[in-house]
Amino acid sequence: MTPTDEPQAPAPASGKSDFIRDIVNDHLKNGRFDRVLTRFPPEPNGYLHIGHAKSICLNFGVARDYHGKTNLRFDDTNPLKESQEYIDSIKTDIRWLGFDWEEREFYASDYFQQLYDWAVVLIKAGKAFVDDSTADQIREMRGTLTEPGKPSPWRDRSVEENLDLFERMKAGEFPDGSKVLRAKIDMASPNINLRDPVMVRILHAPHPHAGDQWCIYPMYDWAHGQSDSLEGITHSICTLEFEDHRPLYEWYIDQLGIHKPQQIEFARLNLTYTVMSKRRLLALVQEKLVRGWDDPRMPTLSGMRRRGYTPEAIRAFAEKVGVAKNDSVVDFSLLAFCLREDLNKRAPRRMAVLRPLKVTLENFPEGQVEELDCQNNPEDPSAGTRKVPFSKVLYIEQEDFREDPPKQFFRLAPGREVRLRYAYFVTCREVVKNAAGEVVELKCTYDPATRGGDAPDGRKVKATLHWVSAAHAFDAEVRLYDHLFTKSDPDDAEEGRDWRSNLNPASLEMLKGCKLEPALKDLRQAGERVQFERMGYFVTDPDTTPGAPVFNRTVTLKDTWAKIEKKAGAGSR
RNA sequence: UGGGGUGUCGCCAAGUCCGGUUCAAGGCACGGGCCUUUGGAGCCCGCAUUCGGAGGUUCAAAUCCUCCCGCCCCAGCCA
Repeated sequence: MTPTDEPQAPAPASGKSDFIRDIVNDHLKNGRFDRVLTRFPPEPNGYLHIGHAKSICLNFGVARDYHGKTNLRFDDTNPLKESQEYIDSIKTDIRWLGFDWEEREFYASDYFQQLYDWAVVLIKAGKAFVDDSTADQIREMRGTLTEPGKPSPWRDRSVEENLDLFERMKAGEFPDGSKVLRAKIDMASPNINLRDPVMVRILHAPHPHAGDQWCIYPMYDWAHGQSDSLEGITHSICTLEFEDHRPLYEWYIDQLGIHKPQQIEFARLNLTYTVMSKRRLLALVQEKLVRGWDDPRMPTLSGMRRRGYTPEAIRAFAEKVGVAKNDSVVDFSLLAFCLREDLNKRAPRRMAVLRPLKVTLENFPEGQVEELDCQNNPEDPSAGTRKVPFSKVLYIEQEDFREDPPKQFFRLAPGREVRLRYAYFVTCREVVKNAAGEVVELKCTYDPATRGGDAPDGRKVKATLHWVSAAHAFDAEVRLYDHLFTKSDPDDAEEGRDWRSNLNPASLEMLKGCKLEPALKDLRQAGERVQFERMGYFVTDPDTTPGAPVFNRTVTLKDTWAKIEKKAGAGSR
């Protein structure tokens, strides 16, 4: 090709740029590859979490940018830890996130025969051998980080013997752990992965996808690269800890002389106030520290879905986080921002009083009901309006009243006038308390001239409260969530204690008897997301039954008042 | 005291390969203001004389060289 024919480095369709896309650009420009095929290779040994979402967005995103495709491949090489439940959940989660692998659903276990045949090729080439050593012996002979290893006494078996033994391993003649197939590379390599790595081990265990077909299973390194190669993957994107494995990944492929993808490593996602390792997520579930993989406090995609997170918000988050090789911990507030940004534009507004405080309008006619027009979404006029009933007895939020209001508290207080959203100005005339001295009711008056919320005399009010008509509201359970951990770094525990000691006892608060406006009835089962005005974004929980609606708070609204209050509290202490 | 990575604002992150009008982007957070029938949303302003540190090369360095320091990963028949 002449210089003038040289293809332009195809800029990513998205216009995005990061070190991975830079590499892809180079490959396309220098001819190493003429297309892009990536893959997302989960091991079905747990549920997907937000960290996987970053990888999914990256793999599918890069492919999409270059008009390529992405395969879904289950890296199912360890039947002891894997299950169909996980396979199913992973597929559900990827689809929910908004990505489509079309017909390209693969399983490393479908390549086991090919892997077996290739192992035979390596044995014949004198590059692999059957080792009778125990796991302990292999570990001892591997050496340490600073000392080289020693060759196994079985390293120089004849090709014939290796072939025979390997075949019998496959045939099930030997018990678990009695033999392994190892690559013959270099016991003195400074890269421990190259010290005659185990390729295949004996595991008499049924496999969720392959069934009872096999009793020998390939190790990650022996399976992954070859699987990539078989599928014609061009860019095999993985996390940083596999950087040391790249030489081995390439060694196997070079020995076999097959298609060689480019492995590229990036830094995995970490988020403040949560844990992300599968081991810990499993522990949370198994030790019943949460209610399951889909507990709304979990960073799993199923948990976030139940919590009301949107795929759009998660994808936006993945994009804003970026891709690089620095170990990093992303601030949870960025995720919250992405959620609010998305939900603000599309969530219809409704009124719901979570902790009700009774308000009686003394001068409002007994038995009268007014239907007031309320906007469904101030951000989106096309969302229209709805009628909300208003009457003599109402509920407002307990926290919207203070008998002795601090300076910056603008809400209701004795003698103070505020606006009830879309309704009237009301003034607090009398505070009713119970025997315990708790405020149980407010006697107020309303100004009939302020219907809709505007005072004809131009009178201003400093606060607008949400409310609900007592006679028309219906009850619901509302679940409020906070971070699962009290520390931004759950590992920051006291001496002798682990991350579990940082679990947040207040991460779940269940409120019963919350009062919701009638229009919310339509959303009881729909799973639709709404904003309860001033309280946050909510979604119905699957625990909802026809007679007992349950809502989850997805995320709060930005709360300037809470910030002021917190600052004042901190200052006075 | 082996090998592989990585250090740019509180948190992410461009820029580093090809040193100089992109040369310290952008986002989150934070602070201030405007506006507001959600203390929501929106809008405006502010927020790194400095790029882990020290030397050096150069007319010019976050970008090149040297040395030093920190952090992460690797000694599973896990992935």
